Amino acid sequence: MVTNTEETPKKSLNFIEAFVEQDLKDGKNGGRIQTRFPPEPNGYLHIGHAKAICLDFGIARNYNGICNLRFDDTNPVKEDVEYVDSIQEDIEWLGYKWQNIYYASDYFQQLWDLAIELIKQGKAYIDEQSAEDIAKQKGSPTVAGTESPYRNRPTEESLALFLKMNTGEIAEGAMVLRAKIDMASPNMHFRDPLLYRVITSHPHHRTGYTWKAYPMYDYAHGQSDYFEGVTHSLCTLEFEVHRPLYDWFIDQFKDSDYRPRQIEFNRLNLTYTVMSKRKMLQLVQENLVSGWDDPRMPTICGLRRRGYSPDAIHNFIDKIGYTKFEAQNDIGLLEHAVRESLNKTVSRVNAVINPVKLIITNYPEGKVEMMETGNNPEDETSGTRLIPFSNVLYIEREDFMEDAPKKFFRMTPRQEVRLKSAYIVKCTGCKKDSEGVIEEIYCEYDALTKSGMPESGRKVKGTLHWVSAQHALQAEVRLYDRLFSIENPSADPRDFRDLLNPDSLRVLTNCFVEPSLQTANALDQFQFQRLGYFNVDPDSTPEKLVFNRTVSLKDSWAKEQQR
RNA sequence: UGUCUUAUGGUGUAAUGGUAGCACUGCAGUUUCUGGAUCUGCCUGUCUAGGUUCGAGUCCUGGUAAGACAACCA
Repeated sequence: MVTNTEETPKKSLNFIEAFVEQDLKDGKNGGRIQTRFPPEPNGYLHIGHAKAICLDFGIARNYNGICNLRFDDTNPVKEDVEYVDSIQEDIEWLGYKWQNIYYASDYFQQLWDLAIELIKQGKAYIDEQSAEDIAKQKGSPTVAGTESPYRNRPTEESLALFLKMNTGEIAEGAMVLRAKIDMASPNMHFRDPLLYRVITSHPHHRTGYTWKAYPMYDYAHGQSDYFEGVTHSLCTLEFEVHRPLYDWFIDQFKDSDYRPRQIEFNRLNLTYTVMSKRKMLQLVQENLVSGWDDPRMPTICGLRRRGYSPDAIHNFIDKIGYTKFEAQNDIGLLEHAVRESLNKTVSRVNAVINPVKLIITNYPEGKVEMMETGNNPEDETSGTRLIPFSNVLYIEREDFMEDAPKKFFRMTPRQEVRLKSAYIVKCTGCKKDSEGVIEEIYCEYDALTKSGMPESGRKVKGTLHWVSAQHALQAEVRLYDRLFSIENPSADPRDFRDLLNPDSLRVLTNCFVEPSLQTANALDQFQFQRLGYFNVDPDSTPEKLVFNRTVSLKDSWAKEQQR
């Protein structure tokens, strides 16, 4: 018997999976695994959320547990159904399905009842000071806070006022409910944290004006986890200091062996990108991008519109891992992941985005041949299609040089090149206008070198893509580059809006694509041969085709030129 | 003069006291009807000083550096 341990090495666990397995081994929570993805519906999801989603849903999937979607909707001032809808759409697009969908607002009554319990136990009180005074009394990380003059008011008084906080009798900002813990705690979060505040100015997107007193995050989030039976509450590193308070609340209310466990991991930082919802909102509101789904945005909907596949995003997140180290992830790795994903799955087509005419002087005018070409060399099952060939073609301007260096393998006088899936041609010259701009390029074809014929096996250094001028469709192509010109815009002291890459979008309107693209649908993905991966923008119509460049192909010639 | 946390090639991530490995990037080559893809090789690393141990990236102590925490945000 041969062991197969060498063939299937055990995949190493990340530290969270290791905790989960240990908890399972220890028999905690009856062997149950339950996670949740808890977005606040105040913005669109971005790739950083995707990292959290993959973890929350992935842990549940791998350990036979469940993952729920819960909207942490405790602040009506910022939240909206628009976001509730987009969040669900994005999670599903990523390929996940929640077991249940919950809202923190579902628990407003339970949270309220528990808060009353806390007041009755003398562990919470109503404070009538201004926000400024309360902030002042908090002290600082190195200086202990001071106690509120309302801290020791009678329980009955707090109880009565708390009820009033929810009737509309109390003005916004006039009173808050605070836990009575320790104003001198070295952990700032223990200095009598706020539990409830009054909001009457905005309706809640689900409960309208029913509630006037709304619970704060630390209280609502942890208790929501508890109500739902969450076993592993996974969140990002900045909540580490909140964990003792999370545990404190659980300790106040828990009535069995069950307890949720908060574990923090590093958030996703991408080079040349900002990942803050606030900054993204600003980009959108100030029209610095076209919207949340602008293909330059790191939002899920932006990536989708850009042509990223869910598969690419999963691969990327798989590669970066989960640790407690505050990492800067190279956006090049994301680009690698999408190339790797699309290379295997996407059809190759011909498109010329910076066209110049190529005239084959010895090819009969008016003759049209249909050339057979493979759809995807990486996928044997992808089949072939026919593309029209004639005596006038478009090729890329960059593929011709009148005076070419030795390493230039493309169109240049007296040099043979292959026109992909067609013939080998030899350049004979070109015509220039008075400014010296090349208007037409001339070549002669060798009829014996048609693709598939024996002579076509001749060695030529370069292969060019092309479209037939009379058959090609005109199209708009949008070329995207990194949104920011600085590697780490968040660490730069300058305003992030001054750090935008002025060339992050280039729109080319005079592009030509092969006729088969006439019937392409929005979001369909392609490889434009030798150029990169592109998809059909939702703006595209049969009359006016619009394509987005997802990512360019690796270009070793461009690199060579930079030397 | 606080609490919590982190430190492995350029970047990210493994090694769970026992040969520092993988991916991306970069470089060189192979191959190719995409200067793509493929395949091969190479470069580059345990923050620091002590300690425990037969043996330390891993455990302990001190230092250094970095991050989070003082919203009626989540």
